[in-house]
Amino acid sequence: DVVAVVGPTATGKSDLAVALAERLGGEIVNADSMQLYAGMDIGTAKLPLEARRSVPHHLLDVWPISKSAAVAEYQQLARAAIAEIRMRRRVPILVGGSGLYLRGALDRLEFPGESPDIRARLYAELEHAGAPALHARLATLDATAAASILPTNGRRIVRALEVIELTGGRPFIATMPGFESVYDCVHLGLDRDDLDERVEQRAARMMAAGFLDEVRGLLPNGLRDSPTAGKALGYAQLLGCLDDGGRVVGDLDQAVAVTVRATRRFVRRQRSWFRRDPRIRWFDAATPDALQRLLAALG
RNA sequence: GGCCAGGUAGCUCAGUCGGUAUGAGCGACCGCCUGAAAAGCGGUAGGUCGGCGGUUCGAUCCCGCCCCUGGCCA
Repeated sequence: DVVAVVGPTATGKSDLAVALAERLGGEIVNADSMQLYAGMDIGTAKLPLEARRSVPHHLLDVWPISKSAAVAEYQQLARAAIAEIRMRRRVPILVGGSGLYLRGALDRLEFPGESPDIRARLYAELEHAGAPALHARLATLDATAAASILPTNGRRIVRALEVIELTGGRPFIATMPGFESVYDCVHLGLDRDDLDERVEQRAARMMAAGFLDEVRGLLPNGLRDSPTAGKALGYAQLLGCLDDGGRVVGDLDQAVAVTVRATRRFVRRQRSWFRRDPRIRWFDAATPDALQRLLAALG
């Protein structure tokens, strides 16, 4: 009763999902961490309004640029949206390439709380003491967690220490659980073997569509200092070419080339994430009858 | 045509005062991921050190010739 359309970026998930929704009487729930942000349209390849047709889309543009993204919050939003859609007797269709977000929404995952204060303190410590030192401390508090987190991965070490402190010393679960869904869910995976070319073409199209102006327009909103949004593919690179007044001070062509490379690497990471999920049924998005085959798979 | 600089990993370059290249960054490939996930992190594979000859116990390193690239001069 829930459909998930997943896969790496630039496969054409969004368009196919709209077509699917029209056939199924479905509504789309965004599962792309960056499309959650308002104002980031061109660079996140958000589907333009006309392409959404009459299909309702949820969880697009719900966060301000300045906000730090958070899976746990997304989990609540997504589950609320799914509940709402089902109440209307419609089919929720989750669409996106953010693996952890998808799992947060659909699977039996519980995220421990967070504390900005504790975290800030730990990051300060990470800064001057170094990751191995924090890892050594983690090992004394939670040997299991320490064993599965590399001593070089400062970010995850900090998170583990944060959770342990927050929960009064309870262990941090550092390994992902098995694939246990909360819903009766069909996972449809889309991929295609021409993604490298498509990523390059899409980057050029984004630039032609005014990506630079979009980034420039977000400068007053604090894009440069935003913890998550400013790190998005393309945005980070273009930010590097602009001064605070929006003047171009860097090599745009090079920024685009770097973005393309980084996006390809991202595709590899997405594939390696989704590859492990045995529930996903894979489809080649490049064939003309892709929609038919997706529908057939849904019975 | 002459002079100079350079030819080392797929790319950009370190380096070896002559003793089997601990090469680096980026890229590629593989993998990890529980509140920043378009983030963060790990592993692996790549080199007849431009070619031929000489000197030497031994040359990527010294010498000679040749080829290629860039610059300057004619």
